Amino acid sequence: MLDIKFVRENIDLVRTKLEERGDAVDLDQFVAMDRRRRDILQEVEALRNERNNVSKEIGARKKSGQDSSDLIEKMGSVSSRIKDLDESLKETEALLGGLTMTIPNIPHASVVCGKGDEDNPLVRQWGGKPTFDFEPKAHWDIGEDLNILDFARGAKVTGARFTLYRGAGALLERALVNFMLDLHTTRHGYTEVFTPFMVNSESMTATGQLPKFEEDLFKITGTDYYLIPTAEVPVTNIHRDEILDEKDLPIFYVAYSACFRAEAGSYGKDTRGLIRQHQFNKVEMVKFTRPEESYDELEKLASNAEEILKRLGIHFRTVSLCTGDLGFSSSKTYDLEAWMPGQNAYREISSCSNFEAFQARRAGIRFRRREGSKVEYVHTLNGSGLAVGRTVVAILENYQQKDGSVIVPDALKPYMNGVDRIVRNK
RNA sequence: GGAGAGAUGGCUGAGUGGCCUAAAGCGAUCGCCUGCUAAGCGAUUGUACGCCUCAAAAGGUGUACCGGGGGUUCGAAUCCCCCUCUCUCCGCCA
Repeated sequence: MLDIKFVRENIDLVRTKLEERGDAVDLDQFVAMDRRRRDILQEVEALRNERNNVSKEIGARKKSGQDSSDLIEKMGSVSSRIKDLDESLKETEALLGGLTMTIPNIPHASVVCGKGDEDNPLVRQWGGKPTFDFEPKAHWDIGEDLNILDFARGAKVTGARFTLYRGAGALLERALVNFMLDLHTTRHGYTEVFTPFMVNSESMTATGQLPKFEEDLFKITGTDYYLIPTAEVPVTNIHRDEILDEKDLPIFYVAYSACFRAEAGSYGKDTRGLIRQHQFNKVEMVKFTRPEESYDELEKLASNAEEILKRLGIHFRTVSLCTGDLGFSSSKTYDLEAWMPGQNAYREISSCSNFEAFQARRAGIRFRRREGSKVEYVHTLNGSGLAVGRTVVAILENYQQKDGSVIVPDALKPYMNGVDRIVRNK
């Protein structure tokens, strides 16, 4: 959420910035509710002050044996007025809170204005498209031909958008998770954490999935728990409602988790293969930083994700999301798009974002620069490093051979139990 | 799933309706003292929101906060109700 005082004092700037995102936000109602809240607050607090003083007087009189029935009668009506005001204050704050929680973040000044992904500027690219002396296949065909991906049985066991991995396919998925975690922990300075895969609604609200995007989530019936759509949620919430020491910043975490997405509204999109699943694996990097260093850390975060693709030898490009394509909570986002020859397309494989204080404010994650100084909100960042299922897709499609086998990239060989080429077994 | 005990400030822990502006201790910060260190002495000590002064930093002032929500009362950390979490024991279990 945005700083209410900042919105109050910079209403036109906020309006302009939000319009660039293409979001319609009722800022007039926000201003009115904010005004109303402060008016009520002033009145009710003055009454409380009176009541506190008079109650003290009643206590004093009682002790000295004096009568105080006149004061008690007077305070009776003051108390009922306080009760009424509290009621309307609560209503107003609920309205204001609801509005505040649905206003998206303001894009950073370096983010270009645009409508959708076609306007995202290219930041850099690495490697080149591999050439084939045969027609490269899509990963769903490669995977079924090698008997390592079983879409039909995944659908039988659960339903559409669930996949069974078998043999070297399952091994490849697991190898990638370990390869990514090891690189980020030993080379990039991240601390590995392993979190719950379900979180409560408070955590979902803190990172921005709730209240606006509930339809994208799986909820556990009869509880307040949701399946996580990304490890960003539990990992960012590790420090919810905490005041951190400046000396502990920045904090870098990396986590493997399964991710669960309802994919409401994506019917008919990417129905074949591993690209869009209800359940997928991801290694996620999360940072907590001081405000002045968060944009440097965003660059490092993106390069940490890119390093995985470089080591795997997969051609990719990095784009900067334009205002119209930016996620709800983000101020600036880089998407890494890996080349997928079987689909003749670049596909998103990582998304690295700086949320500035947007999540920290919702989550109450603060720090203190030195003893006695005021607390400030940290900046939070996160990025995939990487989406594992999509990395499997990239490896299968980029390393496929004419005979249908798939060569294992060198960087992954130490994790593959001696398998350096995936061939059909049985 | 059953039974019981708990939740108070950075930490430990007292507090069963008004002298709570939450005792005391520990820690931390600053100062004094002192060859050094330790000890000792003194002071300070949270968060949020509103209002005022203000360019800002900062200051002043008010309100709220003793796990969360409701209630009783002129007045609630304290009494009542509901919920959450933690711990112990029993049951079940990878």
